[in-house]
Amino acid sequence: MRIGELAEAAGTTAKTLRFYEEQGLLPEAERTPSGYRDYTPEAVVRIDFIHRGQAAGLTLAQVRQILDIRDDGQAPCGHVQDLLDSRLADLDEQIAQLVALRETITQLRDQAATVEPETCSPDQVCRYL
Amino acid sequence: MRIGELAEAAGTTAKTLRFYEEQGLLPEAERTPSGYRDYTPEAVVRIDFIHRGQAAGLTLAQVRQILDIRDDGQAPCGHVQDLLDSRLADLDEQIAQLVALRETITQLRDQAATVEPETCSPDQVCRYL
DNA sequence: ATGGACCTTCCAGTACGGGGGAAGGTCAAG
DNA sequence: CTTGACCTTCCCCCGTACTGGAAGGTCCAT
Repeated sequence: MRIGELAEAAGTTAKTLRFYEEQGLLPEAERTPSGYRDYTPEAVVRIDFIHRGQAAGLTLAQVRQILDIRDDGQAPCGHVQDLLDSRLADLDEQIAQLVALRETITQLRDQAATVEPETCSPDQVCRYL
Repeated sequence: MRIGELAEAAGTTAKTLRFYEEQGLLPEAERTPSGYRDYTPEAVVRIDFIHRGQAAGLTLAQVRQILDIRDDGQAPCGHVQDLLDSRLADLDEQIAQLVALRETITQLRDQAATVEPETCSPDQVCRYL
């Protein structure tokens, strides 16, 4: 199948598939005599996997690591666990930071809502920040 | 004071200050006869404000909006309130998404932790994803 | 043979907040 | 008078995951 068909079957664009190939996520495709990329239908499975990895918050570089291990004939289970664990730790930290930021902003906004604007002194930029 | 001194006093780098000037966050500095930027110590106040804005999760473009209003002689209070409100709404959505993602990943990792790696079939990339 | 839909490569740009480094000018100390 | 630290402008680079577009080749139907 041609790149456009594959893209539609996998729910993405031809442009993105060329990008994935360039990034090493897809193997270099076979070519027809005229130079068109020629894919087997199984390529959809790999692209779906990439999408699932992204849905799990992995970067393309991380998905590629898993794919490389698998392409090497090994089971990437251990590495996948590590990646998920570290993603989880990052996520916890990220969430904590956002919650703290939320707290800070809530306070700032509450101040901004109660103080009279007229009392702002002209020599500072903004009393709320 | 020269740009390096100001940078150190404000806890940033000369490079960043030139960048801020270019982005309109700092007014164009006075120059010495030889072309060096020459700042008054009050410049630190403005840079601190920029840092507080960033700490509140505002982008430099948003901080610049506030600064522009203030530089225009007005009190930016209303605009600051709007910015904080909208930042708060974004934050809530962002947190909700991360929490949902955390849930997904937790489930994936729990599966990855309980299944025997040996039972992975070689025809799929990874059974956990 | 011609039109349109598809494909190819390559180059550039998006948003964000800077950083790196070159080529050259300036200033103060020794 | 030279050395070293600082300054100037300039342009390109980082990561992330693409997207847009130009210039040209191919395939199929009419």
